[in-house]
Amino acid sequence: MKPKSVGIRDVAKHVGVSTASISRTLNNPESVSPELRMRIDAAIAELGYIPDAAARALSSRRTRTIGAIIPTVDNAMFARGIEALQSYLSLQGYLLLLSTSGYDPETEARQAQNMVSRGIDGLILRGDMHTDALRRLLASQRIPFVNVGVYHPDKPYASVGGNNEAAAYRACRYLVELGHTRIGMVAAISSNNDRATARVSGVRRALAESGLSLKPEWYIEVPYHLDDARQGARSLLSSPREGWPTAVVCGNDVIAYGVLLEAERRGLNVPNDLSVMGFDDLEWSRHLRPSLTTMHVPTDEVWTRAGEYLVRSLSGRAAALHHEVDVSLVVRESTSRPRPEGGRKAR
Amino acid sequence: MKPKSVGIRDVAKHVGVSTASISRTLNNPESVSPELRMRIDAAIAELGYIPDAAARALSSRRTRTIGAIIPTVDNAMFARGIEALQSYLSLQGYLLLLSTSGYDPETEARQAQNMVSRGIDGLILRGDMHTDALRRLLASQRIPFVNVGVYHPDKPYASVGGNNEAAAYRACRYLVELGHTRIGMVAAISSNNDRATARVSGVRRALAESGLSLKPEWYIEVPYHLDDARQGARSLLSSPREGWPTAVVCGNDVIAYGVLLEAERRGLNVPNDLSVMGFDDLEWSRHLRPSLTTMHVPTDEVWTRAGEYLVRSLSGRAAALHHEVDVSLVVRESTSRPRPEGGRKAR
DNA sequence: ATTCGTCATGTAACCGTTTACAAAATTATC
DNA sequence: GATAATTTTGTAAACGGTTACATGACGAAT
Repeated sequence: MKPKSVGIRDVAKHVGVSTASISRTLNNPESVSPELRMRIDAAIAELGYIPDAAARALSSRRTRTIGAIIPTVDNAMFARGIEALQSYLSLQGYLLLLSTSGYDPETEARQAQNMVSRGIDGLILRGDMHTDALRRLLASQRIPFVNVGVYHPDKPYASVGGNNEAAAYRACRYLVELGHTRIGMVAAISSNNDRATARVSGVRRALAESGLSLKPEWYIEVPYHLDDARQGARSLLSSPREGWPTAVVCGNDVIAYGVLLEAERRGLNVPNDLSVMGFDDLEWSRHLRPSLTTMHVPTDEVWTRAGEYLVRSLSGRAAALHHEVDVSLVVRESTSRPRPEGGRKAR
Repeated sequence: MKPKSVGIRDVAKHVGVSTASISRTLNNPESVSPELRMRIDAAIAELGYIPDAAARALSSRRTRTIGAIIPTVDNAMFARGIEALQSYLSLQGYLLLLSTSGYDPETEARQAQNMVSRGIDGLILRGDMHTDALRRLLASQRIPFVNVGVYHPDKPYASVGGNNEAAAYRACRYLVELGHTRIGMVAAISSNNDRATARVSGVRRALAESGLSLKPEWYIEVPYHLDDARQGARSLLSSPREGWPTAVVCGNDVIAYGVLLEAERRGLNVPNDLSVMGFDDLEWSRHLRPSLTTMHVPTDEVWTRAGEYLVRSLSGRAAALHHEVDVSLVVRESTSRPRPEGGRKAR
């Protein structure tokens, strides 16, 4: 009844050699004579032998699996990053174990625990907000990991990403230079999200530098979904028109899209009545109407680099602990100079 | 130097019992006396013992891991589905091993091979177009699997999804009933994609039923990205205006969005000049302007059910082999009756 | 011809659990 | 109170590879 799937001993018997030779052809082909290697390869193919990774992992203490824990995959940016990471790892002969935390550090730690138990050679985490338990776990198990989406050259553990604070500063600075003085922000929920927090700081710094500040009524935090963003924009624009900002920096492109939709719905002209600045430069951002001015983050590169770092360090090669990627301003149609105040004719 | 992470024997020694009892408290707590269980749990916590899943998998032949292979995660629908699946599995104590095939059956088979070797208890695949090698692999290893996104009650293996052919028929039928006779289609690339193919068939059937047909110059296939879809729409609308269809069915919402964008760019009024029908009902589809008439597919449900099927069958409980989900027509703003021909005034 | 080094291959212990089976302890039955 | 039935715990053999070490074969050096 049970065909008892073929094991390494079956192959060995079939060829008439020891299991060691089979194992060697599999893991270190050069160490076996070409003639024998050929016979073994043939036998493997003939018998349809598939090495059991559990046994392999058990005795070799390596799994060729990389774990990644992201807040959610239902977000164009993460999806893209994971896609890039997955192809890279697959190319390198690694497998990807994926989990989501829903932006909750406790869940993240739990998932990591799971993965560690399951056996991962390295771990990719989003951001740098992790529980102490998680840090201890990684340290005690000596699991290499890398924080993605942040750049913290001062920290003793790896990171790859853009400098969110600086990028947000650039974004806001640009609006200031256009002449805006009434600038608001619709940010992502900042609790447990260091990227969101950094972006807010960047905006604040740019404003402060010009003697401006982020008025509480012009600062609002919303969850990551289109509906929420739209709702947020609605409340931002709920005061009498004189109280509106002339420009808003958004925590990311999805939020910006929500703002755009709501502005349009209210009959506002973007950018003339309201300049909108996004963040991340998602695929569709340049297709919007008006197309979105935003900060371009090279997501693919970030994730691929993260994978690269782990693969390199696992194979004992040197790898830079920190990698900063360029976050660049992409000016499109959703921003412009503010409409001159006081009813003078716009130029 | 090496702290030699604690194993089951350390725990056993610490408590003064055999390893079997430790193993039992872990896997089958009821089979151990409450008093002992308590002491063991305490010891586990105290020593920070984490069971080694590789050893566990090796000796128990189960991994509590489910694999999923999808074409790409960079696609709102898959992303959403994976998100739903991940939370469900996580709740059930399973881990998700994810891979992408890039719509290539060979790659899919290779990835599956990888996963099987790595040890998965069950596998989720997209669609029903798999290589023979893959089918043989699954059969010989007796790995339960389920095809997602299709509904094939006649097949001997599990499937959960909507009936694409019927849904496309509904979609097209609706346009016909509105009075359209000049109907085109911008489909997804149909090679290696049975869902895309089924949708085309459904449209063809609806047309045929009313004595219409899908003119070759009104049928076009495009890849899944916004740019491509837009390019596709462009070529559809490149002929002189008299040669245009008055309505197009799109293979999915992304394509529909591309068509919308291109139509707008050309100054066409949707729906008056051109009705656009989408497919899938992505999150943002109802936010578009005009909002998109489309076929709603309950993605979350599909993927959760798929996971449920596997978890149930793995735990020996009965599970329906096939599950059909409702695909429903959602009428929004992007479709209307065709503008009357011959310059008569539109009502 | 003998000795030595090199390279290819074999031997067998070990990786950290699970689990069939055996043994011991407890409870139920008469 | 003795015996049977039942529950709890222990013993030790897998599970399927890897790899340190041993062995043997062969050619080079003396």
